[in-house]
Amino acid sequence: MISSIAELISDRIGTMPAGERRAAQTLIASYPLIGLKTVAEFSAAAGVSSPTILRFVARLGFQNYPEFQSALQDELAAQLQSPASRTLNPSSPNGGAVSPMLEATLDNLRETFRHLSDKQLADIVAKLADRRGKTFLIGGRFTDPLARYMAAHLAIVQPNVFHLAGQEGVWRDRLIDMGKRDVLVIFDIRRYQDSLVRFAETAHQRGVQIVLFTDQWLSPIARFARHVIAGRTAVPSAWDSSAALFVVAETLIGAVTRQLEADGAKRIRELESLR
Amino acid sequence: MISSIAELISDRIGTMPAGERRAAQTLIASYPLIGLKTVAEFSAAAGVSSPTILRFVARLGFQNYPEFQSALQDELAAQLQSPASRTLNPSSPNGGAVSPMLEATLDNLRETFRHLSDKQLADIVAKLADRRGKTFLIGGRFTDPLARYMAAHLAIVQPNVFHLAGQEGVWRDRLIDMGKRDVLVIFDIRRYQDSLVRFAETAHQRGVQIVLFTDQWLSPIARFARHVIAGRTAVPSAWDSSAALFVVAETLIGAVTRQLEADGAKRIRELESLR
DNA sequence: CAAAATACGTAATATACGATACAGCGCACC
DNA sequence: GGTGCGCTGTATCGTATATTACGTATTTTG
Repeated sequence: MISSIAELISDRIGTMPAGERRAAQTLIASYPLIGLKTVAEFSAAAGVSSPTILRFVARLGFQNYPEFQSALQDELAAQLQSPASRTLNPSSPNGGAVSPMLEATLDNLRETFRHLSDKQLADIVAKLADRRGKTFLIGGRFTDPLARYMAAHLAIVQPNVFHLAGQEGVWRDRLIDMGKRDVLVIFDIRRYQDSLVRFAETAHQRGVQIVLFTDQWLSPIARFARHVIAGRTAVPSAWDSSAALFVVAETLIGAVTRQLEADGAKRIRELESLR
Repeated sequence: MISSIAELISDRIGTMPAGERRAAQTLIASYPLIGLKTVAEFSAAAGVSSPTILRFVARLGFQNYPEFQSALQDELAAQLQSPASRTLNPSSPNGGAVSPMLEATLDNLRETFRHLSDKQLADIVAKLADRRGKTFLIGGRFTDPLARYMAAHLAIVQPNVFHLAGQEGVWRDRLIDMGKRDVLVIFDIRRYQDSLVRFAETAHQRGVQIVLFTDQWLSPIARFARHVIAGRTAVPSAWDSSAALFVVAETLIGAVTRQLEADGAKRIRELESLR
């Protein structure tokens, strides 16, 4: 059963030629607004010609463009009248593989943040935004990208941010640069990596403050960590999910940026002009 | 301060003549839909003539009817893109900086998946799980970690998965290895990177199938992409959020793994024993 | 590798839409 | 009760828009 035009499109998008597929993608991307504009605007946004747009709506089963627009408007009307129905697609074939994964992730996010106090985050933000010390980030086999992601952002709003990558020997040597005023952000979820644990322990002995992103079973590094963020990772998949940790990371990035706004804005402008 | 057109109307409705007032009331009653239809339909619904409608929009300060419609559409766009703003009431439960970010992300996830059909994902999964071709992954300045994350997982369940990193020249040279049976997964959100666009174009010309992860405004690469995943990125932060794309990536990883279960499980066991 | 079929864009055409001029009507004020 | 002003609708015009026909490019198939 196909009720919305969006479903109709995703149902047939596979059978469409390239141009019409681009039209479909453009419409879905900012659904349904572009479809309410004129054919010319729609075609320009999709980067195709007007006739392609018209062939696209014809393929969806509409006699002409106005009829297509009316259908979109009717759909919009129904949505606006009952905002609740917006939240969940009423007649979506959610038996598929999509929904369970999404639902589990949403739950994980809510749970993770429920156990996270504003104060705890504020403390971490204060530490990360403290420009007197350096910030190092490192991750495990699957979480290293999270460390990279966070480093890429933090490095823009403040100096002295370093992502530790490559061979173990390489970043072990960086320990020499770390001291009491520095922060080490570690991502470590199951299965916990010995090399990371050893690294964390040594850093801890040198007085480095450790911020640990881990799962709900807590990496052994928690022992040495000043701050521990425990994210939920369970999803219906062969793999654990790092989404909750990712979102916490983004939240911290945003908060640190706001904290450093005055200086940070200047840095960002400078960097922009360098490009 | 008047922000929405609805406010503007209720502000001036007192000073309007009878006919225009009927127009105003009709519009408010089923806001803003009737305003997106034609002047003729609007006038019929309000029970007045077309010129009255035009005088009505002129009184609101618009130069012409299309301009009025554009304003309505922009307003609608803002609403649809960040449903959070609707929920945003002054007496929010958590006053801290945590909640807005989480709420926005949850909305982004729901919105992103709402525009994703099982079928579309299934197509991508089938392509990624097709062992006859190679899989390349690459990302932009901030999204490269997402490419890494996905590559790290996919590389375990199947051979011939390559993350393209480092200098532009390095991965440009890898184009020589890419052909019709191969898949190129690209992550590209604003601000879109020219180097990536050029790379995608060349790969496309070589017949490589492109799977694009982008934001709702669609990277120019969408032009060359076989499959486009448009994630919502708006959050109350100085940065855009990649969380939605991250979760889609995790979903795909899980699905591909399940698809390759038979072979994949064997590979995973082998790899485990290698450690 | 050749040939046919399909898809796409350019340009011309028809249509429908918004805009405007003008006349009739009602209402208030004198 | 008459006169003037303002509001509204009818009819017409010009224009922007959707539509269609056709030639070219691209892909698919034998």
